[in-house]
Amino acid sequence: MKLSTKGKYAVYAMHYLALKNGEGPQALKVIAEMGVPEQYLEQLLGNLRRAGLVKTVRGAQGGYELARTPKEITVGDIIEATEGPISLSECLSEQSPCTKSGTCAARYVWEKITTSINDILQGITLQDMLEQKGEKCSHE
Amino acid sequence: MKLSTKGKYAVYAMHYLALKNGEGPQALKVIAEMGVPEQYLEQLLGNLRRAGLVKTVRGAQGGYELARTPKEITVGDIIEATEGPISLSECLSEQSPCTKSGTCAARYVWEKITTSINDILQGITLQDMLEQKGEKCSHE
DNA sequence: TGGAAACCCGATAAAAATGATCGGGATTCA
DNA sequence: TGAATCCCGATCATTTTTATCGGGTTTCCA
Repeated sequence: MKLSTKGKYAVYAMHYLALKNGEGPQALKVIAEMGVPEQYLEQLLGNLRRAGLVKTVRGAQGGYELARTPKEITVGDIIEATEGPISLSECLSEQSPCTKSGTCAARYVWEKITTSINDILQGITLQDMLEQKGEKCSHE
Repeated sequence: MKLSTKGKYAVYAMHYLALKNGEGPQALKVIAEMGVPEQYLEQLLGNLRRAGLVKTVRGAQGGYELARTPKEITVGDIIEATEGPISLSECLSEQSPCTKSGTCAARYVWEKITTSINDILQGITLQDMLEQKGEKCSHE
């Protein structure tokens, strides 16, 4: 079970935009300097735009900027926009129901897990990430 | 972001074994009746065995049974055994650290998410699933 | 004691998802 | 007008997931 780099890239990009919030549009080229293939990131930013999380300014001196304040954008929003809704299996959505013994109990647990994960992701905003900034980098 | 069917199959199979706990080994053929390709499930059960979650009886009349009580086996155990540890990106484990601005704040959030998800998965046991059994099936 | 029932296992194939690239188009600023 | 920049569908490459194959070993039991 893993979050693909797609989500990671998108969160990084959004965090960057949050840092630069209010400073006008940021060009793709600049955002991609964190180490993402430009054209790949472009796709992801397209998803984020269509989800209403960023807005764009086209033409020279154009770029991307947050469509809402950092407080109003959650990690869950970002991941859902780029990776699609979190879902753990098909049985959740549509499937001839409960024909097999025990299946339904498993399904219940599935739903609980899905909900819990969503709650976590929805509970972290870009603002939270900005406030994290001051802390020591535990890597060094 | 999704939990692959691998994990789903494994949880279903373990739930089945929990239902049959104490009734002797259950044959692969029977477990697979819930709708999983037998040989695929066999691989998964192999992982579960190597992780110490099930034990097997070989030979005729053999099969699989839980290696511990349902209370001592969590959904997290099962998923980790079949899908490997939950990890959201590489930066978590090893990577030249924090060279890009903002990266580290994102990393912190990443770790928090990973930890939270693990907590949820570790918080649900097979016993919990068994006790769920009585509830109405919301599918119908 | 032999055969059937059952698990074990490495290899490989097929399918799907992910990651990345391409090439051209549209918009806007200076 | 031309450079900067976003837009977008298509396609390719890689990796992961899912599934199958073919043979092996162990054990029961008649």
